[in-house]
Amino acid sequence: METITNKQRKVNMPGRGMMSPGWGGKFRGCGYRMTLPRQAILNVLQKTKKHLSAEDVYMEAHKIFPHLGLTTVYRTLELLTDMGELNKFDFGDGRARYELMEISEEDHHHHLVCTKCKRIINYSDFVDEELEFLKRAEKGLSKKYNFEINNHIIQFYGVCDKCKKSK
Amino acid sequence: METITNKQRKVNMPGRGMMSPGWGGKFRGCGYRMTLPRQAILNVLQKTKKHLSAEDVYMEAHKIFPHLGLTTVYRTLELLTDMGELNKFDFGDGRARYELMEISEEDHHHHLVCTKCKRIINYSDFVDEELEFLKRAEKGLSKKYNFEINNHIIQFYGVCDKCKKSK
DNA sequence: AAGTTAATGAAAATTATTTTCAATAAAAAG
DNA sequence: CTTTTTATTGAAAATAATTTTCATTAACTT
Repeated sequence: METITNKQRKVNMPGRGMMSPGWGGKFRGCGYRMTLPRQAILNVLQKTKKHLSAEDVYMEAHKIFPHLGLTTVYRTLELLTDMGELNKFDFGDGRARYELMEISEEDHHHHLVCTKCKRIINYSDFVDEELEFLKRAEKGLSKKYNFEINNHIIQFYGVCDKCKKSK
Repeated sequence: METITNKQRKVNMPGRGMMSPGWGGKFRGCGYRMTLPRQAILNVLQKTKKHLSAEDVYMEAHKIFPHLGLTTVYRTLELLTDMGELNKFDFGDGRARYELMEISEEDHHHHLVCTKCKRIINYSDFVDEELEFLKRAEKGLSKKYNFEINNHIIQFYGVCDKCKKSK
C-alpha cells in the first residue's frame, strides 16, 4: 500500500495511471481544485464495488494519505454528489452510503435491500425493460412538471434468502 | 381539536369512526398492544397526505394527546415500519419521513425530489406501465435471488420548475 | 379485581454529520 | 520562479436526529 506525500504529488497526478484522467478538469471546470485528499478519496471510490460509508472511505483513504481528516471526506463526498459524480444512498442503517456514478453507469444496477440483515444485493436484470420504462417516465415527467431529471433510484425491500432460511 | 384522555378511552377506541377499524387487531396480531399514544400517532398519519418527519408527527399528535413523548413517536414509527404498515423515506434533508402504506396504496405514487429546494412532488403518472414493469421485476427477482419483496421505492432526483426559473 | 408484562416518557447517551477557524497549499499573477 | 490570492484542509467543538436506560404506567390476561 503506497502512501501519497507532497513530494510525490506530480508523480501521482491524474493522467499517469493511478487515476482516470479528467477528474482534475472536472473539478477545475466547476471552480474547484484537485487536491491530494480528493485524489485519495477518488482512488478509494474507484477501486471498490461496495457501497462505502463516509467512515469506510475515510479508513481506506487514510491508508493512502495518512494526513487526511474525516471532515474532508464528508466535504468531498458532498461535493461529488452535488457535482452529480456520486450517488448517495440510504439503505436504512443510519449512515449514508456512496457509489461513483462512473461505476453505476458502466455496470447499471439497482438494489435489493434485506430489511432483516441489511444485506444489499446488486441486481442488473430487467435493465432493458427498466430502461424503456425509465426513458418514457423521465420524458413524460420532465415535460408535465417541467422537472429536469438528473438521477433516479429504484430499490426493492424485503427478506433475503439467508434470512428466510434462518427463520 | 379534541384531546384524548383516559376517561375517553373506550369512546375513542377503533371502530367508532375516529380510526379505521383493524389497527387494534393488527397490533395484537403481532403481539403488540393498541395504546392511546399509538392511536394519536395513527390519527395524525391517516389525516395527512404530507411526508411527515418524526418531529412533525410528534407536534401534531401532541395536540391530540398532550402527554405524548417524542421517544414514543420514534418507537411507534419504527414499529409500524417493521410491521410493513408505514413507508420510511429519505429525501436527503437529514431526517426520515413517513407515509402510511394505506395511503400510498390507495393513491399509488412515487416522488420527484428537487435537489435544490428539497421540494417533493408526488406523481402518479405512468402507473400502469410501471406496475407492469414492477410485477415482472418482482417475480423475476424473487425467483432468481429467492428474495421476498415486500416494498419498493422509485425516486427521481433533479431540479424543479421553480428552481430552474430562479437560476 | 388482581397480576403480568408491554409500553411509556424524561433524561442521558449515542452517533452521523456540520460548523468554526486558524493554518495550508492549489492555481493565478507577476 | 516567487508572490499573491483564495479554495481547501484538519482538529475540535457544535449540532441534531435517533436510541438507550430505567423507573413508572396502563393494556390485556386470568
